[in-house]
Amino acid sequence: MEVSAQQPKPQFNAFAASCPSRRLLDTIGDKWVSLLIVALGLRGPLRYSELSSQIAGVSQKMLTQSLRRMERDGLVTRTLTPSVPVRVDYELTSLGQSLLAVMSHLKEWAEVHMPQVEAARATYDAANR
Amino acid sequence: MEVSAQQPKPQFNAFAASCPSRRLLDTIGDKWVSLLIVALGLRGPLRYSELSSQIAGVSQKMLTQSLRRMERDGLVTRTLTPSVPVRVDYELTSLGQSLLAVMSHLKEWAEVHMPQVEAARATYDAANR
DNA sequence: CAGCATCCCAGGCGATACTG
DNA sequence: CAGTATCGCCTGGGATGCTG
Repeated sequence: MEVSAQQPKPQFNAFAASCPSRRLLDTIGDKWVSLLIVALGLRGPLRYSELSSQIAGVSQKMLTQSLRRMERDGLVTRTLTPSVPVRVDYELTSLGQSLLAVMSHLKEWAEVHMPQVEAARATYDAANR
Repeated sequence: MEVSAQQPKPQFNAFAASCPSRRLLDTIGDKWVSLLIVALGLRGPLRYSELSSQIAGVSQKMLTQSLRRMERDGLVTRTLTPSVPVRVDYELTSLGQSLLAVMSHLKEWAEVHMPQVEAARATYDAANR
């Protein structure tokens, strides 16, 4: 944690560190976490191996780490089936689903406004060449 | 960029890398960017030095870098007043304000549901000690 | 199959010093 | 005042190898 005890300039930092929205961003700002929420939201419960193959590019370290974090935060459930080869399924909790709903709004905003952002970038880059 | 040209497993990665919502998360997932949006949203146009003092803990490197990024993305305008000591004001564009609106929903969700998340964490930590 | 442990490197970020 | 430039640390995260 960067803010330990008595912060020197507490004006906005106090707000930042303790603010729920800040902590939420810590969660969904994570690349894999947000992808996992979407994946699990779209396709229901998924096995570890399914997640691994569907979310291309994720290392198993990050996959496990992200899933643990989400489990800890109550966003997913982890169901272990002790069959011959072990089977583990991950599923969004209702809390996770409500978060998915919020993220859909993000997605919506993005789809509507990202073209403007892209345009702004092009303009900016053209000017500063 | 992690995905350069031909990705090996394009299933979800293609979606991820090119998806507008993914790119939006790249933006608002940034700690300082999100803080800056909120700060500028709450308190109107702010000078560089005001931002620097109000958002405690930010280095001027990150402050400048974040502001540049936001300017490039069309989220803020940068107004230079060539007075004796230079004066620079940053202000949310309408695009930036619409993003602020979306982030308010995040904030709302967070305020409502973060207690559940905290509770889940406590339970999880208690179980795995 | 579903992980955990270890090693290791790139680059993100803070600290510091300098400029128009 | 509002930055840019440089350096160096430190950690996030990929790669690899091992286990129940």
